[in-house]
Amino acid sequence: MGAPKQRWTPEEEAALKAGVAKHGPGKWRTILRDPEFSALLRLRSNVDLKDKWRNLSVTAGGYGSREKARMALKKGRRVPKVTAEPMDVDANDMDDDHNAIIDAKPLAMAVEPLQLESSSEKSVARLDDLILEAIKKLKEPSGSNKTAIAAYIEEQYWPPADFQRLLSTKLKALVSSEKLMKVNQKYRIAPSSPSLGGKSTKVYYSEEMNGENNVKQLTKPQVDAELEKMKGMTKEEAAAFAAKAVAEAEVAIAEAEEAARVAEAAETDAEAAKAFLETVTSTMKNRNAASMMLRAC
DNA sequence: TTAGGGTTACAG
DNA sequence: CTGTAACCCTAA
Repeated sequence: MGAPKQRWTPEEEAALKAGVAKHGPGKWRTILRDPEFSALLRLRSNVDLKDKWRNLSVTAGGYGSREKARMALKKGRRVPKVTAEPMDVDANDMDDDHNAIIDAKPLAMAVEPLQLESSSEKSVARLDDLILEAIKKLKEPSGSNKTAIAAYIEEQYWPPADFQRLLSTKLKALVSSEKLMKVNQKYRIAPSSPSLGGKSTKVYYSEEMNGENNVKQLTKPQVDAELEKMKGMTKEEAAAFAAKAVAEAEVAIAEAEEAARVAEAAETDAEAAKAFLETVTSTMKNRNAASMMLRAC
């Protein structure tokens, strides 16, 4: 009587999706614990998250043989409580290229109707991470030069107009802040950088009990920025988010494999490393869904 | 705390 | 009347 039904809003759905993409399936409590996520999901319980995720999975993951397209339809919203929903679902977005769903596993996340707003905004904020990840991914012993870094990022991700300028600026800034060290036209990760320190695998595996996710190592409160995007997604923001997510996942897997190999050789914490690898792989699977958002750019 | 099964409410 | 989505309860 008091609470007829509390339908999920697109915002909540997006938050849930982002939470799963970050922490992985399960971990509902962890997702809910996240300060920024709880902002959108504070009215939901962990069980609600679980149920919603299940519904989503069934709705879009149940098909495979027979086509049962039924989602993406919005009926009259009659949310009795809060959940004021000013903006409705419009099909006037750029759904022009709806890619085929990548995998058949219970993921079920269609591209949310992105807000069509004025473009040309702050599309660069997390370039730092892209650079770091590019260098790490390239794995060049003596470091990578600007050309290689630019080639990697441009090939893998988005191509902004003045990307070259931005990259130069960013590289300079990173060197100044001692995050990178420049040696003969080449850039390397600074020694004090928390990347593959070659330490024990415990460092990586600490995410089991700890809610903090160490899959990625953000240098600034960029986590906040990511959440910001979820509230008002722009094309650039969404693309950047997707690109970053994929990059993080790839790097994370590389690191996990390396860590597992090291642990294997040392016969120490091998199981922990494997568990971590499994976790990262699982996360990656979830994140590959974000890659299709790249097409929307 | 989470996964799963079952129940209730609403829309077509 | 049937299907779907949120809700609820319980075991692990």
